[in-house]
Amino acid sequence: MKNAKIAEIFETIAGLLEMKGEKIFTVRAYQRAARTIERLPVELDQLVAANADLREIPGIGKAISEKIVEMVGTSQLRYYDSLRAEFPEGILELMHVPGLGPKLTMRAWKELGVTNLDQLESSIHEGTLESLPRMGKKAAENILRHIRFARSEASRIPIARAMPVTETLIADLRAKCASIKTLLAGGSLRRFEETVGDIDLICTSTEPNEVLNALVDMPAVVEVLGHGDTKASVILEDGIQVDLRVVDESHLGALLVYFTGNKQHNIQLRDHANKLGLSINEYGITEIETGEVEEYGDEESLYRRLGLQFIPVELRQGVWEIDAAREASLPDLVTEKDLRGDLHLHTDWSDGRDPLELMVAAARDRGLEYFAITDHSVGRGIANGLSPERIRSQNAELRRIADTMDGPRVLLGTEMDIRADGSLDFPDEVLADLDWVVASVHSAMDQDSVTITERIIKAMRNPHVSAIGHPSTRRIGERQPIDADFEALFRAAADTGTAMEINSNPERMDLKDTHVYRARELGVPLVIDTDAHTVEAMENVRYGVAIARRGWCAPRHIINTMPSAEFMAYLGLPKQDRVWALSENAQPGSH
DNA sequence: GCCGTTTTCGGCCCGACTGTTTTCAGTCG
Repeated sequence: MKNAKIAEIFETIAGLLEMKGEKIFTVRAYQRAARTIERLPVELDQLVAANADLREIPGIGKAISEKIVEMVGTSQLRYYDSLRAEFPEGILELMHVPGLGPKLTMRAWKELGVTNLDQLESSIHEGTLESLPRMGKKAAENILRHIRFARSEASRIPIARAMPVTETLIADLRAKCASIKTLLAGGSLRRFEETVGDIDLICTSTEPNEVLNALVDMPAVVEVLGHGDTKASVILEDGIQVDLRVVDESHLGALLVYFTGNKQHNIQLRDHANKLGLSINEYGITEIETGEVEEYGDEESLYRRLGLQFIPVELRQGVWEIDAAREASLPDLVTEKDLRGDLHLHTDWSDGRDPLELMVAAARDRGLEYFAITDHSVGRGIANGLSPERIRSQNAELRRIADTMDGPRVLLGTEMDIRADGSLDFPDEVLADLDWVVASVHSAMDQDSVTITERIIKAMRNPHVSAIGHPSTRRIGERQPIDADFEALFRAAADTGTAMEINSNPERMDLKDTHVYRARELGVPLVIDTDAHTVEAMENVRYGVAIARRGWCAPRHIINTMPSAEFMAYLGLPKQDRVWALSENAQPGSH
């Protein structure tokens, strides 16, 4: 059984226990375990097979580790089965209706016999739901509106969709409200999660009401969920929820901390503060004994007050970053300005939009020291892939442009298909003339795990294949990743000296963060590319950098942070020796 | 259920908002 399934079962157990009225701390323990397992960089079944002690994982103790072992060994969990048997089928979808929590769900079931969405809807129309204690007409009507939401299985929004909406929203609010000092996205968007549940906006202003009113009055708002003195929640016409929180400038640091970390991070941070005799809220830190309140205008000083290193936003996931910050062992994460090259770019020779000259000029203007033009290979007929003849004429053209240009080093490259049988789209003699070869899977993505894993490893064994492009081939919210054994891929990549790409396209974000984390631990050479098909798409590098940071990568883990001369020397080495060259100064951390 | 430079037992994050109530329970993030 895989981590995702195990996490889902613990999440369900938490929900059922909550309805049952179990101690809230037991519920939270299961929730915490679910979150941790979701983000674990290794599969639990492999840990169990290796006889590892699962209780070393934070939030996992005796009871939960025993349940994991049972699930891995027998593909089921007796405790879970018997717990589910106590509830009618479909009751969980009731609890997931916004506004219906565990208490109301239980009362609706026990007192009204409501066990699914249809019956809930009828009970509201018939007026029975509002007869429950502490319910009323208005509360019932609110729930009715939210049933529609629950039915549509309100899925999380890909960051590629949420980011432009947010940027427009911020620009609009700024234009309307002169009182705004700071306005930026918090929450999962600021942490660069691949999907977001809603858009959290953090604001400081001398006139909170001006900003809150401006949000609820925006034409794109179809529903106001809440509107108070410091916060407002709305739903936009495209179904995205926006939460806005406004405080005074003097509280900005505390608000940023409060509104950026995920739930687990915030809980652990406040727990850590409590042990120091301090209490954190969105306005500052309170000395519990004296009641004295300290204000924080920036995040750095707040973390410092807690005896912690500053924790970069991408790491605030409630895993082990607070422990690392206490020991001052957080890595010095890679930044956008550490990157000196982009090794995956397309032009209108294949399926890019812009001509070679424009892409080359844009790469130069971005200050890159080196870059590779990597149009598709002939097998991508639909993408106008290049034949060996065309790739030769493109390279002649590229050399001509490079000669007239002062500055960056231009690498001759390709993004070549790995065919279904693991053979490559170009013969070795064509590849031998190229400086940089990205090999990618673009077809037969539904092969079984063994087949597709061997297929990619076979490509890695070719001495000319420099990197594997967008290794999982997923498109967030649209296409599932291939069913490869990534642990095996990473070991093969480290073994053969093949780089694994961190593709910055926000629809891909591939490798993803937890894979990057594991690949780094195994000493895999990593390369951050944009895979830009237009000049503008080179901006996407920020997404790639964010994934690397979420995988705890320092510059030394990313090969295109090397200066040009060093990078060319690296490429000049036989592949096997490249790993060695990188790992010489690489010290993959214990975390 | 987990966990320990205050604990192997007794704690466990914190506040805003709503709709129902006349002081607060439930939900949410």
